[in-house]
Amino acid sequence: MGQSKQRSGQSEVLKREASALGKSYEPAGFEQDIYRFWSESGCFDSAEENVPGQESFCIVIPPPNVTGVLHMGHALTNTIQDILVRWHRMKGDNTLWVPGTDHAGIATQSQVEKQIAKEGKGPTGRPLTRHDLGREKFLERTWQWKEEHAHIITDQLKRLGSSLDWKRERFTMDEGLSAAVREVFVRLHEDGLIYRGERIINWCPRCQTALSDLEVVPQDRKGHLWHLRYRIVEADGSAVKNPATGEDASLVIATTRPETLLGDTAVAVHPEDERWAFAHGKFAVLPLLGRKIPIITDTYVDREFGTGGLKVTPAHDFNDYELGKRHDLPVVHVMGKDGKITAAGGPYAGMKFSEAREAVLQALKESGELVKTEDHQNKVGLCQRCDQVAEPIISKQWFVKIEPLAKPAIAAVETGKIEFSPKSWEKTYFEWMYNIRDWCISRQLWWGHQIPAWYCQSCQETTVARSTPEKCSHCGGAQLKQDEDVLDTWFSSALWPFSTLGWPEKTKALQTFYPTSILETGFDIIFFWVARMIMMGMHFMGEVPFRKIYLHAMVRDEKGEKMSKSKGNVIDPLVLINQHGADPLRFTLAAMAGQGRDIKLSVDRVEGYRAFCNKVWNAVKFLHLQLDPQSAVDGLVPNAAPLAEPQGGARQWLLDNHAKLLPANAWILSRLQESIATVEKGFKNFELNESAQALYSFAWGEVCDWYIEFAKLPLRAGGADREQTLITLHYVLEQLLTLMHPVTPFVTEELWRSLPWRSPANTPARTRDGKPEIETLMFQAWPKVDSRFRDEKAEAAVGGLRGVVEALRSFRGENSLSPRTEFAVSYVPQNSQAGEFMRSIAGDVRSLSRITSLEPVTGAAGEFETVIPLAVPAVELRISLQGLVNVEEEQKRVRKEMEKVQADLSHVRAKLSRESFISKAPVELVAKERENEAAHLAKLSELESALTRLSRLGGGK
RNA sequence: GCGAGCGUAGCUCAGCGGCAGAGCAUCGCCUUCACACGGCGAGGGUCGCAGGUUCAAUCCCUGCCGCUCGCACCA
Repeated sequence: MGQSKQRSGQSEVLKREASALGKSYEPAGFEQDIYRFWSESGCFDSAEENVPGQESFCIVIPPPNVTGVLHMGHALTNTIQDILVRWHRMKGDNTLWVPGTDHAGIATQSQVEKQIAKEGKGPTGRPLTRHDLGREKFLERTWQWKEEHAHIITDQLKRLGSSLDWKRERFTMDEGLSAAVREVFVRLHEDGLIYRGERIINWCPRCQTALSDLEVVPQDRKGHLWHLRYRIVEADGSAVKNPATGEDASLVIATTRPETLLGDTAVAVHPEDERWAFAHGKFAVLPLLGRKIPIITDTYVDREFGTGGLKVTPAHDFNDYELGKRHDLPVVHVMGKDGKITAAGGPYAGMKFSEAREAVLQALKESGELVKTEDHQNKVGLCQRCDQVAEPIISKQWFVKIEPLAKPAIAAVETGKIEFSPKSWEKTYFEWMYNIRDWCISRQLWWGHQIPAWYCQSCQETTVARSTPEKCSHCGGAQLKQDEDVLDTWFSSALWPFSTLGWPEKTKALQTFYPTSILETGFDIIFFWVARMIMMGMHFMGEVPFRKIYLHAMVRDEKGEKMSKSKGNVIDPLVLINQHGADPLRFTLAAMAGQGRDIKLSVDRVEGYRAFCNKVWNAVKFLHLQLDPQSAVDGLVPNAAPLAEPQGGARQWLLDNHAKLLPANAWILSRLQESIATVEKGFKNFELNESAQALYSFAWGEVCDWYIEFAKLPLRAGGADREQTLITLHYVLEQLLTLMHPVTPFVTEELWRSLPWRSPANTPARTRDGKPEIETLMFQAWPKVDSRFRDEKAEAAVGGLRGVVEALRSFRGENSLSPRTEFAVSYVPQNSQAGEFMRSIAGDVRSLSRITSLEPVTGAAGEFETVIPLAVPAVELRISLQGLVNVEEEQKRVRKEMEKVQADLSHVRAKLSRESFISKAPVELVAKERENEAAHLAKLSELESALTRLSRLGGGK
């Protein structure tokens, strides 16, 4: 909190000036200012046309519900997209990330309905409904609601750092997109791909609307299986004898929905079922109602189930509907749209479905026609939106004839014009597309795109048009009434990749950005959205809507459970952003974005990456302390002149002077190349977790843990060593910030601004259209691997140095020696190279390990000496224990090490003792194992002699 | 039933043919001059089970077992 006060003059920081970084990473103090700066400077803008040689990169956002609030799923998808977008922008592509929101038909409408219900009572004393207001008033209210709430989700996207081109923000019901919707509807209708018809559809009695197959979610329920007896009779009603028993025949049929028997119009058996062969062509008597219905045969019937008989209710079951069509059965509607039994249900008319079930069962029990009741696990379809049981009913609706649209969409994926990642989802896609059914697109709602179809009051014909027609296209009548229904929300989202770019106008944006580059979304909407965009894109643009589909995993809570309000396990991204900053959250999501697995998010992880941001913050602060003589701390060169930026930039200077560089400087530059390669590869292959890991281990494990420590010595030494080290440090940190920027844009921008020698940006985006230059890390050139900085020798040298330092630290740790305890170390080189090397690193080792001296010795070890044998470099370190450590502790350490060496040795020997290994494994490998064996043996003997000496000493104590 | 994915350290996950890795958690030592949102060290895994291929298998193949998610469905 104190931090924000300290940074109150934040806008000043935007200017180039000597910076004073705060004590630690406090994201609340700068994130929002930085976003505003980017946004106001036009950093997110795309250009309508590419400059020559430039590529375009485009992603359309999966539009969140306009009245929604940001949840972890949004945070994940938008973090991933923003990373890709920022990366491409830095690479110099003309980059467009299209923002926008979805009107979300049912969801939004029901929120407004709830609000209205709270406001008062209707004429009959019940809460107000939309019908009390009327369509026009209700829509006004909903638009108002939309205006009031739309900014919430977009503001939250901004808090995340999303670099969306807000000038291109769209809404599925804005004027342009609505025109696109009408255009598509009319054209599909003209093509015969949209029709209106009476079909069996899913109906939600609560939402009072038709639903598509996808909007009904099957759920396992514990239910019952009721066995009902249907008597078998002749056409004239006389009883039929069962030849097997000689008694009056009847058929026992199992059902999970007894109330549907009111609508039964047949009983079916399998044609080859011997048991019922005698019943073919006879009739069954419907229990309770006494209606006589035919017994039909169909291979659909499962002979194994129950007694092999099936009741057929064509009006209220999808399979029965098909069966009914095949056998030309009458259709009896008994379940009404209002959730109540219709007049056709006789005595049960007017009852709710659930009441009717109880009443029917009671009556069956009384009449003796209920033979048996069993427990049964069955599935019911729930309305995706309200969780109420949705019922199949027959109703007149608009449909998209989907097969002709599906074919090119299947081909697009088969031929590789669109690639799924992970690829395994393609199978899921094909599975659904090959068995696709016509899409019911009409919804009995008010909030949405009203269907552009008008019915003539005089000739009853339908006129479909782009704008309200004056007269009927069939009879010329002027009495027209528009269809009251609206379209499925997904109908407009299906057009999103081209409607947002201005279609049906032939815009420059379409030319530049369609097909879009990547679609990033959740696998849960492959059918709802992805497949439909492909179909519409292929049909209307003649081209795929995107080249790659990147599907991320589901974000769950730390226990792996789905986050939901009712469970109370929702982690709010905004809370995390406020507490820890957007960057740590983004880094967490990127690090966990490995594919094919659920993401179990834990707050611990976010805290860990906050620490990471703080670590990088302090690394940059370290640089400032070195650069600024005023803040020179103890140990720095006193009165060192401020260093000027090297001519031609740090990079060129380092290339020119590469041969003169200290091993540590050459080493970190070499490691930087490796990191650039790994980060780049991760972004390219959608393995953001690889990139994140590479950034983390390079920044913390190499730059902070080792390089900065190495650097302290030459920085203190002053002169040319100090100069080259400062230049290296500055260069490496700037490159690191640049590499990190797509993942953690805020903290990197804040830190980058503070650098005194910022490189000039050189992406085309920066200077395009004669815009003033904007100084931001966003437009820095993306780092490229430069093989001239690769330096195996330096890497080997630092590896050796680290080996020595780590061995000494381990010795210290195992013996619980305080860092303040200093002691002398000597070494015995196994060869002249090792001796040479040890001499070269002696200074570094002394400074990093806090030892008094590191000198070569020859001859046998003295009686107080313990040894630490090292393979790389090939030396034996010797330390006199006199007055230093507890001998028993050291004995323990030596024994432990011997055990380890012994284990390794026997492992190697087991390998080498197999003739097959010697003869078949690669020669180099065999040679390496032989070397290992020798090295292990040598180590062992050194340790053994040390142990002997120690036990003599130990005996004395 | 069909399809997909997953079972690796206490937890979350990476690795996917040559002696098991990270972060967090745990235990020691340290407030040392960028950082205690820190440093150093240590402990901890027959890589779900059983076969097979291979000189060599956590990694490839087959079969089980367990968990998760799609799709279809027994009315």
